[in-house]
Amino acid sequence: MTVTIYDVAREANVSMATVSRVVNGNPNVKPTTRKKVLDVIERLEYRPNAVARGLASKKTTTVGVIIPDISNVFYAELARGIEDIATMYRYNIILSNSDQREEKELQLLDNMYGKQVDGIVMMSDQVSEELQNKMSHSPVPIVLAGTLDEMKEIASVNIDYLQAAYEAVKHLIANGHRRIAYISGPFSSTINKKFKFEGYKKALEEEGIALDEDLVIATEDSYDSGLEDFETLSQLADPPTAFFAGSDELAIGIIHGAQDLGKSVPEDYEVISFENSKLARMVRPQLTSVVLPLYDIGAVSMRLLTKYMNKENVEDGQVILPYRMIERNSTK
Amino acid sequence: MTVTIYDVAREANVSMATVSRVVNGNPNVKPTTRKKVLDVIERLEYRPNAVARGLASKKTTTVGVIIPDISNVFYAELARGIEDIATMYRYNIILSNSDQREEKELQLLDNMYGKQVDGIVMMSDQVSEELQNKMSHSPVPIVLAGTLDEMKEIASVNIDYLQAAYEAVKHLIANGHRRIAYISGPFSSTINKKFKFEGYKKALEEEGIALDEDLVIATEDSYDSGLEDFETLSQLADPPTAFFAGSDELAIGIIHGAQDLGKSVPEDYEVISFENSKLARMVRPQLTSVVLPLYDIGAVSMRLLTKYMNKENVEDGQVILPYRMIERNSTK
DNA sequence: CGATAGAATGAAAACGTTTTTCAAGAAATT
DNA sequence: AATTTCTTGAAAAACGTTTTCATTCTATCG
Repeated sequence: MTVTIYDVAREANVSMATVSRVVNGNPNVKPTTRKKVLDVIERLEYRPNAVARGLASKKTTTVGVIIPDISNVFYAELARGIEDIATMYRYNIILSNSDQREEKELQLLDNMYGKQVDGIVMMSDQVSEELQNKMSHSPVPIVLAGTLDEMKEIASVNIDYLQAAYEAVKHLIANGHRRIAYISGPFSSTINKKFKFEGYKKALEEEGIALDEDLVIATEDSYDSGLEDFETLSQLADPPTAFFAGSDELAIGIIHGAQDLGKSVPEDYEVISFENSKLARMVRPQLTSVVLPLYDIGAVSMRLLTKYMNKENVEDGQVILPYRMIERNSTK
Repeated sequence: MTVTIYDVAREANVSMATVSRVVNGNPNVKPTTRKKVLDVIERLEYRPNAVARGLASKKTTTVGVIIPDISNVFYAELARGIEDIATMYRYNIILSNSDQREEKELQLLDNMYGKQVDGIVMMSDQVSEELQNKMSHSPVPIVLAGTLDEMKEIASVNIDYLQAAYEAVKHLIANGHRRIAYISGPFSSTINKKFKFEGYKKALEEEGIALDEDLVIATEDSYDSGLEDFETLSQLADPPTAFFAGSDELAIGIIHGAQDLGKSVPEDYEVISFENSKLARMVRPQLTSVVLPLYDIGAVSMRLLTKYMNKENVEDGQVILPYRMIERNSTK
């Protein structure tokens, strides 16, 4: 039924070794032989069996991607960056959603090992010790994309979240605000809790503004949370006049929350976001935001992974990409 | 280095046949033996090599997913539905982006065949004859998700787009409109050109409203297109008073286009969308929309595929899912 | 012209399972 | 105690490649 390398060998009057050489671009084949084999391959529509190949060569040209939730734009953008570079280097991707559940992450790693992937790109909010430990003993290279490994044992690609948050808040302060809220995604995420929050605190501190715990809210990373959080904060005796939002959805929620109460942005409140997805331009006012280069983080992670898979020498596994801020109309 | 089935057999004092039976849940194994083997498996951290298994059994428990663009929310939602059901049935997913380029779709199919996937879920705007032909001769089952196969030769999961569009436009007419624009995504998509457009025409016709080509615009499926299209149409001598938008992004573009000109929705213009993504609630006014059950389409497609892969009997490969309309504030 | 270094090719083992077949020992049933 | 039904093992084939090593060509050199 299916045509094998053996069929090709027979038809072309050569050994399977020679067919294998032709298929794999081994230069030690006489041009005339190569052509003869290639012709037969085309005639028979021979397609090498990647599974057999994987067994024999111990390479599957497949990488595993563990992602919290592909239906979340944030991660989908990362995934696209990963996939594009993977394709460029002829790898396929096995994609699995973890929903941030550690137990599932662990299990997915085992599953990927079983499938004999050549490497793994992993995204997660939080790298527990157990996870970190398991990854350290991985049989194949792993790169963390947009995910922090505090021990810095696993290769990873990120931006300087602390500095970016710091700059954003500084911007708000420069615009005259003293009551600045930090509406964050869940603090179970190391990036939110440790890095962005630290940047926020650093900026306040530098200006001699005392941290007011009432102005810091860590919730789900969603539009509705933004809406609610605005409402909560606007009822404070001394409400904030500016918001540093952890994501675009949160920022939009805040803006609509304000608008629903008859207030306007940026006149009554200024808002700055941290993400700059496609959404940032799809609101009125459009969002001023720190731009997180999601696609690039994915792409660079995959590129880094190819280096490890090729056993190339990598000088520094902890890659920090540049970021920038883009000013639109949610700030003055 | 790696522990094989052979190691387990030796340690457990049984034959590899027995280990294989245990691993594959064959019932003909005495409980005590099963336990003994399981213990050794755990102790040795034996993990069956899926590649070897795939070669021997000719099943890889992997399915291919060909998607236009995973970073597009629309498809990401579909993908999530596919993945969830795949996981439920213990399949992994190899995901590849086609960018709607037929040449790439063809090539990806070959690639997936080479990887010996057990089945394929495919999404595309348009199924050309060549593609349709290639799929008909596929060595493994294929299901189209949210994708129309006009020949109805390939299994597929969809909603009744024509009827849904018809209803949406009827709704606008019922609200008193006679000048109703259809702002569509690209007409290269069969669904847009043939189905939604037909539904639009049918509704108009039924009410004796002549089709005005000026009111039909097929552009890119983006926010910016919506913005532009609104501008274009508002400059008409006899501009539309209502819009039937092919997607949420388009609808939001239209609304913002109107608002940027000092008009308001739904007072000056009514808008109805066709998608109901998360975005639909993230605008003011919130979108009235036909709700496309993207996640379900993905999930049902994958479920259908499992049936084909199990060689179960499928009564009808052309599945039509129900849809509904949700009224929010972009219509009165 | 014979020797010799490469280049080109082939033969066979290896990769880690599943699957099959047959035989035989163990356990359960009557 | 006889018979039936379960369990298990041993061995080997199969899956379709890659890879190693040996061998055969071919061309070049002195």
